[in-house]
Amino acid sequence: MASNHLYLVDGSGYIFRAYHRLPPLTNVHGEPVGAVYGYTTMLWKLADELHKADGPTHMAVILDKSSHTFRNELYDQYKAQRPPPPEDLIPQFPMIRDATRAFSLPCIEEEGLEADDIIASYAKAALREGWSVTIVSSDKDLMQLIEPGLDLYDTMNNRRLGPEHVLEKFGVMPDRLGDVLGLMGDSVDNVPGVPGVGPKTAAKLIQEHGDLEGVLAAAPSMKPGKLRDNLIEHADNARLSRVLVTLKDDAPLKDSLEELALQGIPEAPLRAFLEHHGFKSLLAKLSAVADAPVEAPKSVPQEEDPPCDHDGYETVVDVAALDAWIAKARAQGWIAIDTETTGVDATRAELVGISMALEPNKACYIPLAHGGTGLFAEKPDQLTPAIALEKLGPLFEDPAVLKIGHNLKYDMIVLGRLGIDVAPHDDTILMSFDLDAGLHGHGMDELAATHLSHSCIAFKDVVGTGKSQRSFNEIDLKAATRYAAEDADVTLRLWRRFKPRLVAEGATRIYEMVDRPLAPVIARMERHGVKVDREKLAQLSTEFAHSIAALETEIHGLAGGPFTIGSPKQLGDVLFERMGIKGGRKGKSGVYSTDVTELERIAADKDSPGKVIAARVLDWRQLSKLKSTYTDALQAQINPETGRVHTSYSLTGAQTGRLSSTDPNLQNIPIRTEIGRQIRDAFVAEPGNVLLAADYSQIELRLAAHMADVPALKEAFASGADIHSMTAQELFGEVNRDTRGRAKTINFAILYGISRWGLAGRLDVTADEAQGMIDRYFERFPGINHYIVETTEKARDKGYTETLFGRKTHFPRIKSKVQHERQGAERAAINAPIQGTSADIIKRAMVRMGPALADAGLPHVRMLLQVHDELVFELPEGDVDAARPVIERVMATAAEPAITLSVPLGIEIGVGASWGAAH
DNA sequence: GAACTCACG
DNA sequence: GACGTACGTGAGTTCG
Repeated sequence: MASNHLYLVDGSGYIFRAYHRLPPLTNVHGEPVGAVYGYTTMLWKLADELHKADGPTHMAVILDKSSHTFRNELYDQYKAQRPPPPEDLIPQFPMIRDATRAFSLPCIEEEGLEADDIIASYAKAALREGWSVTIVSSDKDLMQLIEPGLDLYDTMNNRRLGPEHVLEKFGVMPDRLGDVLGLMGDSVDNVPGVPGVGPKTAAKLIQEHGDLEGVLAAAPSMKPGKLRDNLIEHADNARLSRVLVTLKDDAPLKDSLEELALQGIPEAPLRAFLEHHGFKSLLAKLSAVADAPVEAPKSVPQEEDPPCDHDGYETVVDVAALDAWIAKARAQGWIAIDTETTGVDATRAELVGISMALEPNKACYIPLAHGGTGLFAEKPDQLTPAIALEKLGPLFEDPAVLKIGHNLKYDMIVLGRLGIDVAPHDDTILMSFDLDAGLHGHGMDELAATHLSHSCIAFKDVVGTGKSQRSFNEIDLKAATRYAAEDADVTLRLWRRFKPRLVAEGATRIYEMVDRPLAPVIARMERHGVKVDREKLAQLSTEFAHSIAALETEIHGLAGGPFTIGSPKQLGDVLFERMGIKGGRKGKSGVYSTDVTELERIAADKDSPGKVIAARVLDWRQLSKLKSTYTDALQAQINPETGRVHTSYSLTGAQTGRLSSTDPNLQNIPIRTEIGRQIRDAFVAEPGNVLLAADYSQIELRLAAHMADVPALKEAFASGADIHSMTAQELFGEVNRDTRGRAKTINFAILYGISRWGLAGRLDVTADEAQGMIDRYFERFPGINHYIVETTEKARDKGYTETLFGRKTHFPRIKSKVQHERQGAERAAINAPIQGTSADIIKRAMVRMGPALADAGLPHVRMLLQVHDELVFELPEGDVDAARPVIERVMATAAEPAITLSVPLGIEIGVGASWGAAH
């Protein structure tokens, strides 16, 4: 067997060259990818080398990790003049790592070392073993390493660089190149050298005098002039430069040489990466070679992190320590953060401290407001919020430092209230959701247990429970540090696991283009809140209370005695035992069902003795529900500081990708009944403003028509026909109130995964009749049945379904041996791509809405609420005419350009002084 | 804390 | 052969 051949790729050097040589390309998501594309084609070229006789047997990509290295210790001006990378290159750095992983290549980067030093160390080690080495670079510093058995490969010009190239360009052999470079200096790296000495002079001097020391020693005897003076005056600079350009070739190797062995390039991650960026020419090439046998994927040994060392975390209480952490974060380029506060409501909680983590077990806690709240309460030594935030604010807003959090939306709100705009960011809760929705929850404790085999310190164990529960600011600094720093540490560890998985598993698009950018948008909405008219709610409460009391008296009279109407058990006993109404038992607990369908059945039965009481109980139920859940609870939710209600949206609560809303839930405010609708009138605009409600009309049916490819449905939507009437015509041959209603029920049943029994129950027909309608539906709308079969099969085969934008929802229960579990999973799987795609579309609209309104000169239009297919805005009355078309356009085109729908997305917009009036 | 009920899309 | 029936949520009440 031929000897080993190690290829070392100078990734960092390549990125800058590619950036400057290639046009500013963007991918289908609008992300700048010029350098990424160049880099990817370079790796592709290298992959071709694999098959050559003297091709690589081992390969690694080397990247610069930090800007601060040992050279800065020698010379503080080293690389100091270097401008920051261009704006549109910064986001490409993480993508370069993604590209490297897509090729299943090891990626090496180390703190305190430049890529060149790592390359030199690996090169020397390999040469000592008798291997051949090729460095993929055209960097002049690396040319110093050229010797027998080692060459450089410049992929851009497709040429090999050997000693003759160095001789031609610098006039010396590679072993003297360092002396030449030392004399020349390097303005890009701010290496001083000797003024007036360029490549020609340097080469001549070294040729004449052997090496740098020879030149400097000979300087006094040179002919008088500028060159002689400069050599004498800047001799020390020349010596320093000689050291700076010398590569460190004895650094310890992070991975052994053997670990760099090439084991084939699995196709799946590479395809996912190319598809994400839409690199079509490379995809075509991939397909051409895909038929060739591919070696088994390399089994990468899972990197084991050390266990959490709670006592090793640092408590930061002075400026010097804080500065040190901030400097390290800047040098590294990313940091995990977490805020500790006095409560769970981000729009009210006060900041208590901040934790940060740089690497596993390298974490700290910065207490800011610990100590009792009383006047004489003792406070531990700690930084004041003002001083700490003056330092941390610029870090959290530094575009060159990635802030990593778990549910960072919370921290964004807390810090946003303090005037800090956290950016850029990564969020591990969203990463987990986009990778594993449906498999498990995404809370940090659960993820730590699942992915890190680590059980986090329970918050309850720190603050206690019940009456003895304390606020986090009352926790002593030692315990607080153990808990808080662990959170940042765990977040960082999770991030290191999830980040590579995003590309490998095809979740990058949904994460980068939808969920990640949505977090700050939602944070702003939650901070804005919505104005609620307390008087109006109080007035409704009173009205409802009177009606409830009257109904209660009447119901007790009808029942022949008092009982608790709100108790389903007591109500069931009264109706079905005491009053002898016929009905069936339900549920394992043996109580009679008294839900709305049961009560309506009784109320509609002319001959039932319970006809009246059932109707009264229904009224009582409706009013009690409205009063307790809405008019009473909502008043209590008004924030006294802002006078508005601030809901909290969960981005990870609903398996399909929808948002959910809590504390309070503003996604289930009544609208279906006239009496409930009054509650919407209590949601109002500030004086001089109005509310604008914009909703997608029939979006899920439209998406079903597109995704299942149903010609009749698509035509109906294109022509603006009433879809339920059209369905009624197709199924029943005539359109009237009854057939349209039935058609509407069937249309929805389709979206939910139909069963004949379910439909029979809804339409009050036999299962056979229901089956007949379903058969006719499938016949009239070919495509629907195909969609259902395809979707459930995919869910069974792959374990998940996908939306048009690639969002996955997992259905582990689809393989359950328990029939109803399995069938339930099948129905959910049928629905998830449709509901999820709808969620993706409105989320994309939300992400684009802010910039679109700003571009239109409408900075005062604020997005307040999202209710699955509806967005609610508050805006100055005078902005309505200008805002309406912008909002309409952003929503209607939200799927583009990633997806071109075959149905139009209809938008309905209403404006009014209240939410009720805007409908 | 589970069960039941019901508000929304 | 019986069972229990639509998808996705959150919140208030009762009761063991």
